[in-house]
Amino acid sequence: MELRLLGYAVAIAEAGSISGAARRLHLTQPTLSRQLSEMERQLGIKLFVREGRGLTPTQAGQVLVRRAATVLAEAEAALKDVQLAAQGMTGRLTVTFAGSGSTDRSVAR
Amino acid sequence: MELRLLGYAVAIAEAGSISGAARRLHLTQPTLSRQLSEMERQLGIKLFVREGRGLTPTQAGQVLVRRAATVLAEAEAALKDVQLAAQGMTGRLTVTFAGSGSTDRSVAR
DNA sequence: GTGCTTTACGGTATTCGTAACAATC
DNA sequence: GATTGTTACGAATACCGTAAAGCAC
Repeated sequence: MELRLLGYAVAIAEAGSISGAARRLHLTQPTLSRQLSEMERQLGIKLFVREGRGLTPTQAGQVLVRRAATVLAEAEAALKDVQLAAQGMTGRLTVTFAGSGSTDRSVAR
Repeated sequence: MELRLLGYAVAIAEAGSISGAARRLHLTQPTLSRQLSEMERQLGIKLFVREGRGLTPTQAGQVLVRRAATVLAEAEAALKDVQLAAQGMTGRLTVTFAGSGSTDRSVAR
């Protein structure tokens, strides 16, 4: 299960329909429909109930959407953190160059 | 950034080498090497320093590995939770059949 | 030489879009 | 009839393995 699919599920739940979510995700309806089917097939679980116009999440779908939102947020935060760490290394290096005379200048770049 | 790539990074860090991680992941060394390069290219950040035999994570790499392990664990737990929710629905139904006559048997699992 | 990494190349699988069909309001 | 969901088909992309070459010990 990849983050991409989790994002799809969250978008569908928030939009209340596949077509609405597809617009938000810049995808086409058939593509998103197929991805959702594939996801349900992988899990062996029905995540949404098709009812007339849109869809509503099943109980399992609700659990997945809630947990998925957390996971996605953490993944995003993690990547941002990594970017900061990478920039932080540069910053530390600059400081080192400007420093006086400390013996150890290694930064483990 | 997909969970698969995060798992690759964690495995490489834990094994201390691409070949070791590849064995654990049931992949070939070239494949894993390429995936790591692709990951570093996507982020625009060097995650591991190649030094002779194996590799060691940079500071940014350490941050990513630590955070990635958390994300992966949560994603796995989330999926397990979804499975439980799906089974729980069935279970709840069974209890309902066997139960006496309470109006609300919901458990919000 | 042994062990590790990288690059190049080809095959397979996945993902996506377009087109056509079915169903609901 | 307009909107939504699904199925079928083809194209583009991504992933993986094998083969070959470059480095470090």
